[in-house]
Amino acid sequence: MPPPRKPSTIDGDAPAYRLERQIGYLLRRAHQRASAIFMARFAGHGLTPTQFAALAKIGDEDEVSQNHLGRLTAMDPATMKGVIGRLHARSLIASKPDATDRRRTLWRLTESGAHTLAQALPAGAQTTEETLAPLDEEERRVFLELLSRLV
Amino acid sequence: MPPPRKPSTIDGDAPAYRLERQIGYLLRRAHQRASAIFMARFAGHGLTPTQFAALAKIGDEDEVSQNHLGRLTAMDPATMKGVIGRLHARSLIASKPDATDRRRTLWRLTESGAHTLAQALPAGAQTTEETLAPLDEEERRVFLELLSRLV
DNA sequence: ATCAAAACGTTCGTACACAAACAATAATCA
DNA sequence: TGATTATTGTTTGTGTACGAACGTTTTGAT
Repeated sequence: MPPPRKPSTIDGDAPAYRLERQIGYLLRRAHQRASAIFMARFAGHGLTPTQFAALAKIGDEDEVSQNHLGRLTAMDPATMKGVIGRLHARSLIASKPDATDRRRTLWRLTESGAHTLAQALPAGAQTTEETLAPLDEEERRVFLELLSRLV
Repeated sequence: MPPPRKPSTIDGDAPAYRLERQIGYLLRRAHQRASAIFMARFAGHGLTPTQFAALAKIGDEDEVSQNHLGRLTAMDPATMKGVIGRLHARSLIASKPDATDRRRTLWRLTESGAHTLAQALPAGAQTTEETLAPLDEEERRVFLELLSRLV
């Protein structure tokens, strides 16, 4: 006959809620690790992951409004404001008013910003490589495919 | 003969750095989505993902020091301090000094905290289900296995 | 027994992340 | 056209996340 159980446990000791099996928790930890690897690789460039994402997208778009850039890089307007402000304070980007929409501010790379982006780009590939190091080629492909469907 | 290329592009238009293919970016977005689902499911409980993680681990451990709890839930001491402070302010947890180590503070659930945790537990499973909804059974298994190796 | 190293918890500063509320401007549609 | 609705960008407040520096206490090595 089995021993009596505490209501909060499945068997004698194991907790009913296993934190280390929840995707939310695993995603938080994986993101923490990826960010740490990024920051180490980009230490010399002084760019955070979001700053680099914003810089790269502005480079792609040539000119882009603040909110639109936020949608392209998955940042809400309040977050975007801060990121833009820090890039602007370092003169990596410059703004001008949109000629046809007085609500908008258009942002583009400065010379310095384009140079910084070009210098930093190789570190992006290295970051991906190091982050995925625990997986082999086939596993990486599968993981990226599945992860893409969860965003 | 191919046309001249801008140094920042592989072909005519495609940028060299594709943000939406970087694991760091995808992990950030997946984590954002998982957090949003969590917050919606736990709205009635008033718990954030990290607060819930801390509460669940304290429940498992009965009594745990602040830094040790941080290691169990992947939060550094400074972050843990804030999370503990907010749970304590709501009287979900209580502290007492460690009898054998005067540096340590031991934390445990209060009656109210144990009740809140028990009430919230079902939402945890729902959060996992909804977050993984885009994947079928086999894909979920594979994804969790690979994600576990990236933390 | 002593001294150095490690661990505990705290504080400060910076950087995402997002809800909520807001004014200004633009788009839509009755 | 004129009123409603939506979008853009801003501000405030709360909550992670973490580096760096700090004082206290414990541990480890000599």
